[in-house]
Amino acid sequence: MEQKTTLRADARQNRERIIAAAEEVFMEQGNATSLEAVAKRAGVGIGTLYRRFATRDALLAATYSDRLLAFAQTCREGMAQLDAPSALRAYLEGMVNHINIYEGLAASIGMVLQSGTPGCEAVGEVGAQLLSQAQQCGAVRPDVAFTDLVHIMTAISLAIERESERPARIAHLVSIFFDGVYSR
Amino acid sequence: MEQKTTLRADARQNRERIIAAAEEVFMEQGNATSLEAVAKRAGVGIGTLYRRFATRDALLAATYSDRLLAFAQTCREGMAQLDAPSALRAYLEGMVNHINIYEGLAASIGMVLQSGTPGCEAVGEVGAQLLSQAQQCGAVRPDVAFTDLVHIMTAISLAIERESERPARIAHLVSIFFDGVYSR
DNA sequence: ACCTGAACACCGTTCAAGT
DNA sequence: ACCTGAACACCGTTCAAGT
Repeated sequence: MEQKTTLRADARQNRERIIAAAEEVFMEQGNATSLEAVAKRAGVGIGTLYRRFATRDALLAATYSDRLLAFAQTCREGMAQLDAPSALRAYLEGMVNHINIYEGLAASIGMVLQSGTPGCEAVGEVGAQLLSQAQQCGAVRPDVAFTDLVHIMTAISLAIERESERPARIAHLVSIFFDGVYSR
Repeated sequence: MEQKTTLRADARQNRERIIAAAEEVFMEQGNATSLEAVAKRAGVGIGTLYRRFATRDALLAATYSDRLLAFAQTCREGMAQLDAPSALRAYLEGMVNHINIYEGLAASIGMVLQSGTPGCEAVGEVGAQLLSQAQQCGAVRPDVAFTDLVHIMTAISLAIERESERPARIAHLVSIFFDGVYSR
């Protein structure tokens, strides 16, 4: 996902147009739309789209990157005043809540979160840091890895994709995840 | 998913052939195979397959039903001697472990578990019963519903689909789910 | 270097004709 | 009632020709 600086000016512009078009089309029609539609909206040939983004996932990851960057920024700003475990929980809930803006994103979110996109790197750093803090202060089990969090986020996003009252369900599942199913 | 008894003998046989063929093909090539391939293996026209199973999910649910029936039976036999919370945990782990025999099943397992298939009914009953028992003896939070379990099973199955060392990860995620992320 | 879009391949789905 | 498979529609992907 590295930015080739050798990219010719027109090529770079096409790349940005494709991402902008993809953003629009994914918002309207979800991740199941034809890539043809994205190319048409961007005003480029379908071949150009394939040249820039070898797979559908690559395009999705690139398109979603900006949103992840923004969320990572929000986290850094807003979570300083929370205690470590609350911040971690807020992070998880926030991530899952953000994942459903494109219909069908959830199915690819695991891939997206490993794509190496700037936004993906950013949320990864923030998440790992929040987890580590919560563990250092003794609140969270030491055998929980960041990949577990990714799994759980993927998991919850996918599981509640077609449910109604999503935020409530997300909060509930996150609560189960944090507190366990056992009575206290 | 009701069994029409008015089904003509040859039609019924075709139905069974299609299911048997689907079982084979799904095992070999996963849930992404063309339905054409299933029809060919079954020795019927593609139109016949569509007549019996209006959607891909319907075929998948029907094909998977037998396995779910068998698992429900195993549960009823083997879990009598476990205490209620352990039985519930074993049920969850068992389900998730069974879900990955067809590649790509996990993505549809939510749908499959709501298809009304005999096997689906069976595992639903067993699961609801185990949950209720674990709650009655005070071990499990009363605000956990059976649909939460379905979500979590879906969730874990999907999340670890392409991971290595699946059983270990499943056990770990189930453990997190039961015990929570907090240190004890 | 990069772009275009016609061409090819593949799959899902329907439906007229046949038994 | 049911089956068949050709026909249609749609999408992904490649690549020869063009700038």
